[in-house]
Amino acid sequence: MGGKGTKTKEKIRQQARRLFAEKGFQAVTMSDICERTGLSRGGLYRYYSGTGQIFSEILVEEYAAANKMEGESSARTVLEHLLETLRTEIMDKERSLSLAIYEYASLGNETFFAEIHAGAKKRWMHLLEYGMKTGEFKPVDAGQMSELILYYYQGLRMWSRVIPFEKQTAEYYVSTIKQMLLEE
Amino acid sequence: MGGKGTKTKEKIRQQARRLFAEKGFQAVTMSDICERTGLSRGGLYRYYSGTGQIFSEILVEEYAAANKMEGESSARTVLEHLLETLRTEIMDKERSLSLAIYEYASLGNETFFAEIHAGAKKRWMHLLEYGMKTGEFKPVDAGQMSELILYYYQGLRMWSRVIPFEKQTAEYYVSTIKQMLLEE
DNA sequence: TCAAAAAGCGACATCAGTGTCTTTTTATTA
DNA sequence: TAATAAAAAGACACTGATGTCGCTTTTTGA
Repeated sequence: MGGKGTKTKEKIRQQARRLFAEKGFQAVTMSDICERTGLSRGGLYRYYSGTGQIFSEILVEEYAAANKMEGESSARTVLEHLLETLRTEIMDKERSLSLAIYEYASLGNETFFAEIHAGAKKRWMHLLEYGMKTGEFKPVDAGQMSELILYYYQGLRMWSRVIPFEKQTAEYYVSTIKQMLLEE
Repeated sequence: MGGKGTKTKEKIRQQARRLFAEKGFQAVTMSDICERTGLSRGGLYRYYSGTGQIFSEILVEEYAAANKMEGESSARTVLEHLLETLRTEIMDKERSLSLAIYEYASLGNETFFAEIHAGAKKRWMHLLEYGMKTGEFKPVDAGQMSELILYYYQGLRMWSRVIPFEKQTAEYYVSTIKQMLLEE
Protein backbone atom coordinates (compact mmCIF):
# COMPACT_ATOMS: atom_id res chain seq x y z
CA MET A 1 0.00 0.00 0.00
CA GLY A 2 0.91 3.71 -0.09
CA GLY A 3 1.52 4.86 -3.66
CA LYS A 4 4.48 6.91 -4.80
CA GLY A 5 2.87 10.10 -3.57
CA THR A 6 2.94 8.85 0.02
CA LYS A 7 6.63 9.60 0.47
CA THR A 8 6.17 13.19 -0.64
CA LYS A 9 3.14 13.72 1.57
CA GLU A 10 5.11 12.40 4.49
CA LYS A 11 7.97 14.74 3.77
CA ILE A 12 5.55 17.64 3.54
CA ARG A 13 3.93 16.86 6.87
CA GLN A 14 7.27 16.40 8.52
CA GLN A 15 8.64 19.76 7.39
CA ALA A 16 5.34 21.50 8.01
CA ARG A 17 5.29 20.11 11.53
CA ARG A 18 8.63 21.72 12.26
CA LEU A 19 7.34 25.03 10.94
CA PHE A 20 4.16 24.87 13.00
CA ALA A 21 6.17 24.11 16.11
CA GLU A 22 8.46 27.05 15.42
CA LYS A 23 5.97 29.69 14.40
CA GLY A 24 2.52 28.60 15.42
CA PHE A 25 -0.32 28.00 13.02
CA GLN A 26 -1.22 31.31 11.43
CA ALA A 27 2.31 32.43 10.77
CA VAL A 28 3.04 29.47 8.52
CA THR A 29 2.25 29.98 4.83
CA MET A 30 2.04 27.53 1.99
CA SER A 31 5.05 29.28 0.53
CA ASP A 32 7.04 28.65 3.70
CA ILE A 33 6.27 24.99 3.35
CA CYS A 34 7.32 25.05 -0.30
CA GLU A 35 10.62 26.51 0.68
CA ARG A 36 11.29 23.89 3.36
CA THR A 37 10.26 20.96 1.23
CA GLY A 38 11.84 22.21 -1.96
CA LEU A 39 8.54 21.89 -3.79
CA SER A 40 6.98 24.58 -5.93
CA ARG A 41 3.56 26.05 -5.19
CA GLY A 42 1.94 24.03 -7.92
CA GLY A 43 3.59 20.88 -6.68
CA LEU A 44 2.55 21.40 -3.10
CA TYR A 45 -1.07 22.15 -3.99
CA ARG A 46 -1.24 18.81 -5.76
CA TYR A 47 -1.04 17.19 -2.31
CA TYR A 48 -2.64 19.63 0.07
CA SER A 49 -5.06 22.43 -0.50
CA GLY A 50 -4.00 24.56 2.45
CA THR A 51 -2.19 24.76 5.76
CA GLY A 52 -5.35 23.81 7.63
CA GLN A 53 -5.55 20.49 5.86
CA ILE A 54 -1.90 19.70 6.52
CA PHE A 55 -2.20 20.66 10.13
CA SER A 56 -5.28 18.58 10.76
CA GLU A 57 -3.56 15.51 9.30
CA ILE A 58 -0.58 16.14 11.53
CA LEU A 59 -2.86 16.28 14.54
CA VAL A 60 -4.53 13.03 13.66
CA GLU A 61 -1.14 11.30 13.48
CA GLU A 62 -0.16 12.95 16.73
CA TYR A 63 -3.15 11.90 18.76
CA ALA A 64 -3.35 8.47 17.24
CA ALA A 65 0.11 7.90 18.70
CA ALA A 66 -0.89 9.38 22.05
CA ASN A 67 -3.83 7.00 22.49
CA LYS A 68 -1.87 3.88 21.72
CA MET A 69 -0.34 3.26 25.14
CA GLU A 70 -2.08 1.51 28.07
CA GLY A 71 -1.23 -2.05 29.03
CA GLU A 72 -2.22 -4.37 31.82
CA SER A 73 0.18 -3.21 34.51
CA SER A 74 -0.28 -1.80 37.97
CA ALA A 75 -1.62 1.72 38.28
CA ARG A 76 1.70 2.82 39.66
CA THR A 77 3.62 1.49 36.70
CA VAL A 78 1.26 3.12 34.22
CA LEU A 79 1.53 6.40 36.10
CA GLU A 80 5.29 6.32 36.11
CA HIS A 81 5.46 5.44 32.45
CA LEU A 82 3.02 8.21 31.57
CA LEU A 83 4.88 10.80 33.57
CA GLU A 84 8.16 9.81 32.00
CA THR A 85 6.64 10.33 28.56
CA LEU A 86 5.35 13.74 29.53
CA ARG A 87 8.69 14.66 31.07
CA THR A 88 10.58 13.98 27.84
CA GLU A 89 7.97 15.82 25.83
CA ILE A 90 8.34 18.85 28.06
CA MET A 91 12.08 18.75 27.56
CA ASP A 92 12.19 19.14 23.79
CA LYS A 93 10.29 22.33 23.42
CA GLU A 94 11.31 22.59 19.77
CA ARG A 95 8.76 19.94 18.99
CA SER A 96 5.88 21.48 20.90
CA LEU A 97 2.80 22.17 18.82
CA SER A 98 0.93 23.77 21.69
CA LEU A 99 0.81 27.30 20.33
CA ALA A 100 -0.24 26.12 16.89
CA ILE A 101 -2.89 23.91 18.39
CA TYR A 102 -4.46 26.69 20.41
CA GLU A 103 -4.47 29.03 17.48
CA TYR A 104 -6.00 26.43 15.25
CA ALA A 105 -8.59 25.53 17.87
CA SER A 106 -9.66 29.09 18.43
CA LEU A 107 -10.06 29.56 14.69
CA GLY A 108 -13.25 27.56 14.70
CA ASN A 109 -12.11 24.03 15.52
CA GLU A 110 -13.09 24.09 19.14
CA THR A 111 -15.18 20.96 19.19
CA PHE A 112 -12.38 18.76 17.93
CA PHE A 113 -10.22 19.85 20.82
CA ALA A 114 -12.99 19.65 23.31
CA GLU A 115 -13.12 15.96 22.45
CA ILE A 116 -9.39 15.49 22.79
CA HIS A 117 -9.42 17.21 26.14
CA ALA A 118 -12.40 15.29 27.39
CA GLY A 119 -10.76 12.04 26.31
CA ALA A 120 -7.53 12.86 28.08
CA LYS A 121 -9.37 13.80 31.23
CA LYS A 122 -11.40 10.64 31.16
CA ARG A 123 -8.29 8.50 30.76
CA TRP A 124 -6.62 10.19 33.71
CA MET A 125 -9.70 9.80 35.85
CA HIS A 126 -9.88 6.10 35.07
CA LEU A 127 -6.27 5.65 36.04
CA LEU A 128 -6.68 7.58 39.26
CA GLU A 129 -9.83 5.76 40.27
CA TYR A 130 -8.24 2.44 39.51
CA GLY A 131 -5.14 3.30 41.50
CA MET A 132 -7.22 4.38 44.45
CA LYS A 133 -9.25 1.19 44.33
CA THR A 134 -6.12 -0.95 44.45
CA GLY A 135 -4.76 1.23 47.21
CA GLU A 136 -1.72 2.26 45.19
CA PHE A 137 -2.70 5.93 45.17
CA LYS A 138 -3.63 8.17 48.04
CA PRO A 139 -7.26 9.18 48.07
CA VAL A 140 -7.87 12.30 45.97
CA ASP A 141 -10.69 13.90 44.04
CA ALA A 142 -10.19 12.30 40.64
CA GLY A 143 -11.78 15.13 38.68
CA GLN A 144 -9.84 17.81 40.45
CA MET A 145 -6.57 15.92 40.18
CA SER A 146 -7.02 15.21 36.47
CA GLU A 147 -7.56 18.86 35.75
CA LEU A 148 -4.51 19.77 37.75
CA ILE A 149 -2.40 17.30 35.78
CA LEU A 150 -3.72 18.40 32.41
CA TYR A 151 -3.75 22.15 32.85
CA TYR A 152 -0.40 22.25 34.59
CA TYR A 153 1.04 20.36 31.66
CA GLN A 154 -0.55 22.68 29.12
CA GLY A 155 0.71 25.76 30.84
CA LEU A 156 4.14 24.30 31.07
CA ARG A 157 4.45 23.43 27.41
CA MET A 158 3.07 26.77 26.42
CA TRP A 159 5.44 28.91 28.42
CA SER A 160 8.45 26.76 27.83
CA ARG A 161 8.34 27.83 24.18
CA VAL A 162 8.82 31.38 25.23
CA ILE A 163 10.73 31.75 28.46
CA PRO A 164 14.19 30.59 29.46
CA PHE A 165 13.61 27.12 30.69
CA GLU A 166 14.61 26.35 34.25
CA LYS A 167 16.33 23.03 34.56
CA GLN A 168 14.10 21.57 37.23
CA THR A 169 10.82 22.61 35.66
CA ALA A 170 10.10 19.24 34.10
CA GLU A 171 11.20 17.43 37.27
CA TYR A 172 8.95 19.63 39.37
CA TYR A 173 6.02 18.58 37.25
CA VAL A 174 6.67 14.90 37.66
CA SER A 175 7.49 15.06 41.34
CA THR A 176 4.51 17.23 42.20
CA ILE A 177 2.15 14.70 40.78
CA LYS A 178 3.95 11.77 42.37
CA GLN A 179 3.88 13.51 45.73
CA MET A 180 0.16 13.98 45.46
CA LEU A 181 -0.56 10.40 44.50
CA LEU A 182 2.08 8.13 46.03
CA GLU A 183 3.23 7.60 49.59
CA GLU A 184 6.87 8.48 50.07
CA MET B 1 -3.93 66.45 31.76
CA GLY B 2 -4.34 64.12 28.77
CA GLY B 3 -5.11 66.08 25.61
CA LYS B 4 -8.15 65.58 23.39
CA GLY B 5 -6.57 62.58 21.72
CA THR B 6 -6.45 60.65 24.98
CA LYS B 7 -10.13 59.75 24.88
CA THR B 8 -9.82 58.35 21.38
CA LYS B 9 -6.69 56.38 22.18
CA GLU B 10 -8.47 54.89 25.16
CA LYS B 11 -11.41 53.89 23.01
CA ILE B 12 -9.06 52.31 20.51
CA ARG B 13 -7.24 50.26 23.13
CA GLN B 14 -10.48 49.20 24.69
CA GLN B 15 -11.97 47.91 21.44
CA ALA B 16 -8.68 46.42 20.31
CA ARG B 17 -8.43 44.58 23.60
CA ARG B 18 -11.76 42.93 22.98
CA LEU B 19 -10.63 41.88 19.52
CA PHE B 20 -7.33 40.46 20.76
CA ALA B 21 -9.16 38.49 23.42
CA GLU B 22 -11.55 37.11 20.82
CA LYS B 23 -9.18 36.30 17.99
CA GLY B 24 -5.65 36.29 19.33
CA PHE B 25 -2.92 38.59 18.12
CA GLN B 26 -2.17 37.76 14.52
CA ALA B 27 -5.76 37.48 13.40
CA VAL B 28 -6.54 41.07 14.31
CA THR B 29 -5.98 43.63 11.57
CA MET B 30 -5.87 47.38 11.68
CA SER B 31 -9.00 47.33 9.56
CA ASP B 32 -10.78 45.22 12.17
CA ILE B 33 -9.96 47.81 14.74
CA CYS B 34 -11.20 50.58 12.45
CA GLU B 35 -14.49 48.80 12.10
CA ARG B 36 -14.94 48.38 15.85
CA THR B 37 -13.97 51.89 16.73
CA GLY B 38 -15.76 53.56 13.85
CA LEU B 39 -12.56 55.27 12.79
CA SER B 40 -11.20 55.26 9.26
CA ARG B 41 -7.80 53.82 8.42
CA GLY B 42 -6.27 57.24 8.17
CA GLY B 43 -7.77 58.24 11.46
CA LEU B 44 -6.53 55.17 13.26
CA TYR B 45 -2.99 55.48 11.93
CA ARG B 46 -2.86 58.96 13.36
CA TYR B 47 -2.80 57.32 16.80
CA TYR B 48 -1.13 53.97 16.34
CA SER B 49 1.20 52.72 13.67
CA GLY B 50 0.25 49.06 13.95
CA THR B 51 -1.37 46.30 15.98
CA GLY B 52 1.90 45.55 17.74
CA GLN B 53 2.09 49.01 19.17
CA ILE B 54 -1.49 48.90 20.40
CA PHE B 55 -1.02 45.49 21.93
CA SER B 56 2.11 46.41 23.78
CA GLU B 57 0.38 49.43 25.32
CA ILE B 58 -2.48 47.22 26.39
CA LEU B 59 -0.04 44.86 28.06
CA VAL B 60 1.63 47.65 29.94
CA GLU B 61 -1.72 48.79 31.35
CA GLU B 62 -2.58 45.21 32.16
CA TYR B 63 0.53 44.38 34.11
CA ALA B 64 0.73 47.72 35.79
CA ALA B 65 -2.65 46.87 37.33
CA ALA B 66 -1.54 43.35 38.25
CA ASN B 67 1.47 44.56 40.22
CA LYS B 68 -0.45 47.06 42.26
CA MET B 69 -1.83 44.71 44.94
CA GLU B 70 0.06 43.60 48.07
CA GLY B 71 -0.70 45.04 51.49
CA GLU B 72 0.44 44.39 55.02
CA SER B 73 -1.83 41.54 55.93
CA SER B 74 -1.23 37.96 57.00
CA ALA B 75 0.05 35.53 54.39
CA ARG B 76 -3.22 33.68 54.54
CA THR B 77 -5.25 36.80 53.81
CA VAL B 78 -3.02 37.74 50.91
CA LEU B 79 -3.28 34.24 49.52
CA GLU B 80 -7.03 34.20 49.74
CA HIS B 81 -7.34 37.58 48.16
CA LEU B 82 -5.00 36.58 45.34
CA LEU B 83 -6.82 33.36 44.65
CA GLU B 84 -10.14 35.14 44.59
CA THR B 85 -8.78 37.52 41.97
CA LEU B 86 -7.54 34.65 39.86
CA ARG B 87 -10.82 32.82 40.25
CA THR B 88 -12.82 35.70 38.85
CA GLU B 89 -10.35 36.16 36.04
CA ILE B 90 -10.68 32.53 35.10
CA MET B 91 -14.44 32.89 35.03
CA ASP B 92 -14.72 35.57 32.38
CA LYS B 93 -12.90 33.88 29.57
CA GLU B 94 -14.09 36.54 27.13
CA ARG B 95 -11.53 38.86 28.58
CA SER B 96 -8.60 36.46 28.46
CA LEU B 97 -5.63 37.69 26.46
CA SER B 98 -3.66 34.49 26.93
CA LEU B 99 -3.68 33.33 23.33
CA ALA B 100 -2.77 36.76 22.03
CA ILE B 101 0.00 37.04 24.56
CA TYR B 102 1.60 33.77 23.59
CA GLU B 103 1.42 34.57 19.93
CA TYR B 104 2.89 37.97 20.48
CA ALA B 105 5.62 36.57 22.70
CA SER B 106 6.65 33.92 20.25
CA LEU B 107 6.85 36.53 17.52
CA GLY B 108 10.07 37.84 18.94
CA ASN B 109 9.04 39.41 22.25
CA GLU B 110 10.20 36.57 24.45
CA THR B 111 12.36 38.56 26.83
CA PHE B 112 9.54 40.86 27.87
CA PHE B 113 7.50 37.88 28.92
CA ALA B 114 10.38 36.11 30.52
CA GLU B 115 10.55 39.11 32.85
CA ILE B 116 6.86 39.07 33.60
CA HIS B 117 6.99 35.39 34.37
CA ALA B 118 10.08 35.70 36.53
CA GLY B 119 8.45 38.55 38.45
CA ALA B 120 5.29 36.58 39.08
CA LYS B 121 7.27 33.58 40.24
CA LYS B 122 9.35 35.69 42.57
CA ARG B 123 6.25 37.25 44.12
CA TRP B 124 4.67 33.87 44.73
CA MET B 125 7.85 32.52 46.24
CA HIS B 126 8.07 35.46 48.61
CA LEU B 127 4.53 34.92 49.74
CA LEU B 128 5.03 31.20 50.25
CA GLU B 129 8.25 31.63 52.16
CA TYR B 130 6.70 34.28 54.32
CA GLY B 131 3.66 32.12 55.05
CA MET B 132 5.86 29.19 55.97
CA LYS B 133 7.95 31.33 58.30
CA THR B 134 4.87 32.52 60.19
CA GLY B 135 3.57 28.98 60.27
CA GLU B 136 0.42 29.84 58.32
CA PHE B 137 1.33 27.56 55.41
CA LYS B 138 2.33 23.93 55.42
CA PRO B 139 5.98 23.35 54.52
CA VAL B 140 6.41 23.04 50.74
CA ASP B 141 9.11 23.60 48.16
CA ALA B 142 8.50 27.24 47.29
CA GLY B 143 9.95 27.00 43.81
CA GLN B 144 8.03 23.90 42.91
CA MET B 145 4.79 25.24 44.34
CA SER B 146 5.10 28.58 42.55
CA GLU B 147 5.53 26.85 39.24
CA LEU B 148 2.54 24.68 39.91
CA ILE B 149 0.42 27.71 40.69
CA LEU B 150 1.56 29.66 37.65
CA TYR B 151 1.54 26.96 35.01
CA TYR B 152 -1.73 25.48 36.17
CA TYR B 153 -3.26 28.92 35.86
CA GLN B 154 -1.83 29.48 32.40
CA GLY B 155 -3.06 26.16 31.12
CA LEU B 156 -6.46 26.83 32.56
CA ARG B 157 -6.90 30.20 30.95
CA MET B 158 -5.66 28.91 27.66
CA TRP B 159 -7.94 25.96 27.37
CA SER B 160 -10.94 27.69 28.83
CA ARG B 161 -11.04 29.86 25.71
CA VAL B 162 -11.56 26.82 23.61
CA ILE B 163 -13.34 24.03 25.41
CA PRO B 164 -16.72 23.94 27.10
CA PHE B 165 -16.00 25.16 30.55
CA GLU B 166 -16.84 22.87 33.43
CA LYS B 167 -18.46 24.69 36.28
CA GLN B 168 -16.09 23.56 38.99
CA THR B 169 -12.90 24.19 37.06
CA ALA B 170 -12.19 27.55 38.66
CA GLU B 171 -13.10 26.19 42.11
CA TYR B 172 -10.81 23.23 41.61
CA TYR B 173 -7.96 25.60 40.98
CA VAL B 174 -8.52 27.58 44.13
CA SER B 175 -9.17 24.61 46.34
CA THR B 176 -6.20 22.62 45.06
CA ILE B 177 -3.86 25.37 46.04
CA LYS B 178 -5.52 25.93 49.38
CA GLN B 179 -5.36 22.22 50.14
CA MET B 180 -1.67 22.21 49.44
CA LEU B 181 -0.92 25.22 51.61
CA LEU B 182 -3.43 25.40 54.44
CA GLU B 183 -4.45 22.94 57.14
CA GLU B 184 -8.08 21.96 56.89
C1' DT C 1 -16.34 85.09 14.11
C1' DC C 2 -12.85 83.42 11.80
C1' DA C 3 -8.19 81.54 11.16
C1' DA C 4 -5.25 77.95 12.51
C1' DA C 5 -4.60 73.48 14.40
C1' DA C 6 -6.26 69.00 15.31
C1' DA C 7 -8.93 65.12 14.02
C1' DG C 8 -10.84 62.34 10.64
C1' DC C 9 -11.56 60.56 5.90
C1' DG C 10 -10.85 57.54 1.95
C1' DA C 11 -8.26 56.83 -2.37
C1' DC C 12 -3.90 55.05 -3.77
C1' DA C 13 0.13 52.35 -4.62
C1' DT C 14 2.20 48.37 -2.72
C1' DC C 15 3.03 43.92 -0.89
C1' DA C 16 2.61 39.17 0.40
C1' DG C 17 0.05 35.33 0.07
C1' DT C 18 -3.52 32.60 -2.40
C1' DG C 19 -5.24 29.12 -5.59
C1' DT C 20 -5.43 27.88 -10.58
C1' DC C 21 -3.84 26.75 -15.04
C1' DT C 22 -0.71 25.49 -18.67
C1' DT C 23 3.58 23.82 -19.72
C1' DT C 24 7.63 21.00 -18.83
C1' DT C 25 9.98 17.18 -16.77
C1' DT C 26 10.29 12.64 -15.05
C1' DA C 27 8.68 7.83 -14.49
C1' DT C 28 6.30 3.97 -16.01
C1' DT C 29 5.29 0.23 -18.92
C1' DA C 30 3.44 -1.72 -23.41
C1' DT D 1 11.90 3.34 -27.22
C1' DA D 2 7.71 5.55 -27.80
C1' DA D 3 3.30 6.56 -25.57
C1' DT D 4 1.20 7.82 -21.63
C1' DA D 5 0.49 9.07 -17.03
C1' DA D 6 2.05 11.23 -12.90
C1' DA D 7 4.69 14.83 -10.69
C1' DA D 8 6.57 19.28 -10.53
C1' DA D 9 7.29 23.93 -12.03
C1' DG D 10 6.24 28.63 -12.29
C1' DA D 11 3.39 32.38 -14.44
C1' DC D 12 -1.03 34.58 -13.62
C1' DA D 13 -4.87 36.98 -11.81
C1' DC D 14 -6.83 37.94 -7.49
C1' DT D 15 -7.49 39.14 -2.68
C1' DG D 16 -6.95 41.46 1.56
C1' DA D 17 -4.08 43.99 4.33
C1' DT D 18 -0.69 47.72 4.71
C1' DG D 19 0.99 52.48 5.31
C1' DT D 20 0.82 57.16 3.13
C1' DC D 21 -0.91 61.40 1.52
C1' DG D 22 -3.76 65.18 0.31
C1' DC D 23 -8.19 66.79 1.28
C1' DT D 24 -12.30 67.90 4.35
C1' DT D 25 -14.49 68.62 8.67
C1' DT D 26 -14.48 69.90 13.42
C1' DT D 27 -12.68 72.13 17.34
C1' DT D 28 -10.49 75.79 19.69
C1' DG D 29 -9.24 80.02 21.36
C1' DA D 30 -7.63 84.85 20.15
